[in-house]
Amino acid sequence: MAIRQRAIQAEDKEERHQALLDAAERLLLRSPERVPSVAEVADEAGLAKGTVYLYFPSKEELLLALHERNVQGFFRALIAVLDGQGRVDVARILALTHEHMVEPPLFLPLAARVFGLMSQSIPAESAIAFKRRMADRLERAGAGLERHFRTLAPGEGLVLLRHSYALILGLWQMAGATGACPAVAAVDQPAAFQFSYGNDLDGALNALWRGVVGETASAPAAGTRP
Amino acid sequence: MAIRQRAIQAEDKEERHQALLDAAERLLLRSPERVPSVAEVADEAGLAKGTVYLYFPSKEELLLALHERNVQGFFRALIAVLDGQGRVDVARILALTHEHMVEPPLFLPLAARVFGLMSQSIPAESAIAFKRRMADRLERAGAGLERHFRTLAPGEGLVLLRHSYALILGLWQMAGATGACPAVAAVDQPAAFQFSYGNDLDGALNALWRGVVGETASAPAAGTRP
Amino acid sequence: MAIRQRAIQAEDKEERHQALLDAAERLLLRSPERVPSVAEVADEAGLAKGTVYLYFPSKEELLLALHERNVQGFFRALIAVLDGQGRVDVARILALTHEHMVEPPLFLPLAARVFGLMSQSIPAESAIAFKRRMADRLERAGAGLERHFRTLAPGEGLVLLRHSYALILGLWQMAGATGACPAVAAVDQPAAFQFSYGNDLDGALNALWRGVVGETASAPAAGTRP
Amino acid sequence: MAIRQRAIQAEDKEERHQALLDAAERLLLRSPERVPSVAEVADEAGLAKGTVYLYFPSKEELLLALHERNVQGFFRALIAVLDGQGRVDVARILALTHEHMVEPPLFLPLAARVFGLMSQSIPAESAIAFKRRMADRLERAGAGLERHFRTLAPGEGLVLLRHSYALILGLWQMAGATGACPAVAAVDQPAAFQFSYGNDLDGALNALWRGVVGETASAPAAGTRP
DNA sequence: CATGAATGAGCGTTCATTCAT
DNA sequence: AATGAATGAACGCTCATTCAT
Repeated sequence: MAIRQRAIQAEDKEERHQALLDAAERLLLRSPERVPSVAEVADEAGLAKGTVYLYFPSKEELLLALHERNVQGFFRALIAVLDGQGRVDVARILALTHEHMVEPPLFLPLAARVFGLMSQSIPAESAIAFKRRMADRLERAGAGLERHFRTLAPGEGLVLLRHSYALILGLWQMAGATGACPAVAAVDQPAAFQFSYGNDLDGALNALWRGVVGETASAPAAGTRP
Repeated sequence: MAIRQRAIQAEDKEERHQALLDAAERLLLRSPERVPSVAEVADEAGLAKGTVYLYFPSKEELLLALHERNVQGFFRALIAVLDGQGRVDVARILALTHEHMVEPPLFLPLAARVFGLMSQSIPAESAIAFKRRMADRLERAGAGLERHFRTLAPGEGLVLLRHSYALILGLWQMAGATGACPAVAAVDQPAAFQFSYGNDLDGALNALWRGVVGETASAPAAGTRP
Repeated sequence: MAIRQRAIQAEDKEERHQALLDAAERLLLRSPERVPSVAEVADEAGLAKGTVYLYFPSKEELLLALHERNVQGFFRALIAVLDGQGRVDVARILALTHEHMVEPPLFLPLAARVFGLMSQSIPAESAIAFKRRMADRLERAGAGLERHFRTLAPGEGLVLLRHSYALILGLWQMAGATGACPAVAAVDQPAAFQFSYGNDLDGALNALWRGVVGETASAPAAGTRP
Repeated sequence: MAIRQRAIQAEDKEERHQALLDAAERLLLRSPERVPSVAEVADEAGLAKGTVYLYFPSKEELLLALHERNVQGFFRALIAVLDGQGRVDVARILALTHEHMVEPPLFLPLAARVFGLMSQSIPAESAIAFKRRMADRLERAGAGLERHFRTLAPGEGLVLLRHSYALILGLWQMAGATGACPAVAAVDQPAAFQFSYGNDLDGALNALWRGVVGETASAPAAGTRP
C-alpha cells in the first residue's frame, strides 16, 4: 500500500504526480511570496530533481497543473450543486466561492500567477489544452446557472461566471497588495484600502449578480448594500 | 530646452525623472511582453545605468512611478468630469475608462504587473505612500460619484470604483492570457475564451453599476444586457 | 529473420549489437551536428534505454564501435586490393579513400569525434584493445603497400598510412569548420577558406605520396600539382 | 602601474582581457583534458564570474580568443622570418613550427577543440570574423613562402600551409589519443601507435614539403626517410 | 534478458545594484 | 551629479547510468 520505490503501475504514477503537486503546494503555503525552485519541490517530495521532469515538462507546467487541480475542486463542487436537486440561489454560489477559492490560502495567489505564466512560459499547445478543459467546465457550469436563474439568456451563464472570476481575482490582487504582506498590513493603511477581502468581494459579487439576474443574496457579510 | 548634462535645478531633476519614465514607456510599448532591464531604460534615456539610481531607488519603483503616472491621467480626467458642470452618467464614465485605461496599450499590462511588485519588491514604506496618494484620488472621485449618482450612500462611490477597477483588471488578465500572445490567438480558442475585451468589459461594468446604482448606460458596445 | 524478443543465441546478440549501431548511424546521418542521446538510440532501435547497456558499456564505446565498423569497411577493401592481383597505384588508393571515407557522410564526422572520446571517456583498457585491432589492420595494409610501392622501406608503409589519415582528418576538420554549417557557408567565406574538401585532399595526398614514394596519381580532380 | 580596481582606460581593459586569457591558459595547462568552467576562469583571474562577460560574450569565444592568441604568436614569428632577410629553408619552418605549436603544451589541444566550437557554439558572425583574420595571416605567410620557395606557383603557398596545418593537427590527434593520457601511455601500446609525435610530424611534413617544393630539410629528427 | 523509473551532478548566463573614479 | 566597471546570487534542465521489477 505504501509508495513503492518505483512507480511502475499507472496508479503509482498518478500518486507521484499528486505527491509532487502536494509538495509544491506545501512550499507555496509556507512562503506564498516566492515561487519554489524545482530543487525545493523535488526535495519536499523526497525525490530527485530529475524525477520532477519525468512527471512535468517544466516547472511552469507543474504550477499550472496545481492551479488546475484547485480549479477543478471548485468546479466539481459547483457543478454538483447545479446538477443536484436542491434550490440554488446566489448565497449558495457565494458560499461555494468562499469555500473553494477565498478560504483556501493557495487558490488566489496561484491563480494570479498563472496568468503571467500562460502568456510567457507555457507552450501554446499546453495553454490551449488547458483552456479547452477550462472551457468545458465553464460551459457546463454556465448552462447549470441558466437552468437555475431563469432570467439568464443562453450564454449569459458563462459570461457571468467569467465576470465573477475577474472580480474575484482582480479584487484579490488589490487586497493582496495590502493584505498579503504582513509587514505592510501592520502599518496603518489608508482608509480606502482598509477593507476585508471576503466581505468586499461579497458586496461586489452581489452587485454584479443583482445587475445580471436581478436577485440578491442575503450574504453572510453585508457588502456594498447593507 | 534641451536636457542639461547635469541636473542641478529642481526642474531639471524633474525633467530627468520624466525622461526616464518616458524611456521605460517606450520600451514597454515596443515589447510589452517583457520588463525592460535597467540598462535598456538608461540607454533609451541616453543616460548611464548608475544614473537611474539617482532618480529611482529601484527598478520596481520606477515601474510603479510609471504606473502611477498613468493612473493619475485617468483620475485627473475623471475628477475633472465629476467636478465639472455637465451631466454625468454611466456611459460617460465608461467612455473615460476606455479612453484612459483600455485603449492606451500600456495601462493594463503595467497595472497587472504592479500588483506583483507591490507584494514583493516594493518596500512597505513606498507601498504605503503610493497607496495614500491613491486613496486621496479614490476618495475625491468616490465623493464625486456620490454627488452624481444619488442612490449611492456615503462611501459607496469609493467601493464602486474599487470593484470596477478589479473587474477591469481581472477581466483583462483573463483576456490577455488569451489575446496577448499572437501565436495562441491564431489557433482556435475554445468558444468560452473567445470574447472581445472591450465589449465584454462594458457588459460587466454595466451589470455591476446597474446592480449598484440601478442605472444602465447605453454603452457604445452592447454588453451582457442590451 | 525478425529480431527475437530476447536474444539468447550468440547470433541474436550479435544482431542486436549491429541493430544498435545501425540505429546510431541513422540518427547520426539524420542530424550529423549532434551526438544522439542513449535514449534516442534505444528508441530508434526499438529497445529500452537500459538494454543498450547490456550490449555496450557506455555511449562512448558504442560510438567507438560504430567508428570501428566504418574503419573496418575501409581496411577490408584496401587489404583486398593490396592482396589482390591487379596493379595498384596511387590513384587506386585515392579512389578507395574517396569511396570509403570521403563520400560516406558519416565516416569523417564520427572519426573526428572519436579522438575526443579516446582521451576522455574511454577506459584505457578499451582504448588499448581498439588500438591493437587497428594496429593489426595498419600493419597488414602497410606491408601490402610496401609490396606494391617498392621505394617504401620496411615500416614506411604503415607510417605513410598514418600520415595520410592525419591529413584526411585534419583537412576535413578545417573544411568542416567551414562547410559543415550551412548558415556559415552561405555568407562569403574568406578566399583562404574557400576550398572543396575532396579536391584539396587529393592535392594534399598526392603531394604527400609523391614526397614519399615518388609517384603521382593522375587524380580525378587536380590538386596542388596538376 | 598596478592593475586598478576598475579598468577605465582602454589599456587597462586590454590588460584585463589578457589576464582572463592567461587565467584560462593556466587552468587548461593544469588539467588539459577538461574545459574549465567560467567560474574557475574568473576565480583564477581574481574576478567575479559576471566580469568575464564584460570582456567576452561567451565562454566559447574566450577559448577562441585564447586560441587566436596562440595562432597569432606563430604567424607573427613566421611572417617575421619570411619578411626578413635571412635564408629560409624547410628546416627553418619546421623549427618555428616546433617552437610555437608543438612544444607549447597548450597549442594543439586547444586547436583541436576549436574546430568543434566553430561549428557549434560560436555565432556565425564571430566565426566569419575569426576566419577573415586567419585568412589575412595565411595569405601573407603564403605569399612569403612563394617568395622563398620559387617552385611554388601563386596560391600554392597558402595551400601548402593549409595542408601542413591539417597534418600537424590530424597527427596530433592520433598521437594525442595515445600520448595525452598518462594512464594509457603507461600500458604497452601496439607498435603501430608507438611513435613520437615530434619526430613523426617532422617526417610527415618533410614528405609533404618535398612532394610540393621538391626540397627536404635535414630535420633535427629523421622522419619517414632516415 | 529486458525494461524504464529514478538519480543527481554539472554549468552558463543574466542583471539589479553598488561604488570607485 | 554622472558614469559604467564590477559584483555574485540565483536556477532550470539534460542525460548517462543504475537497478528494482
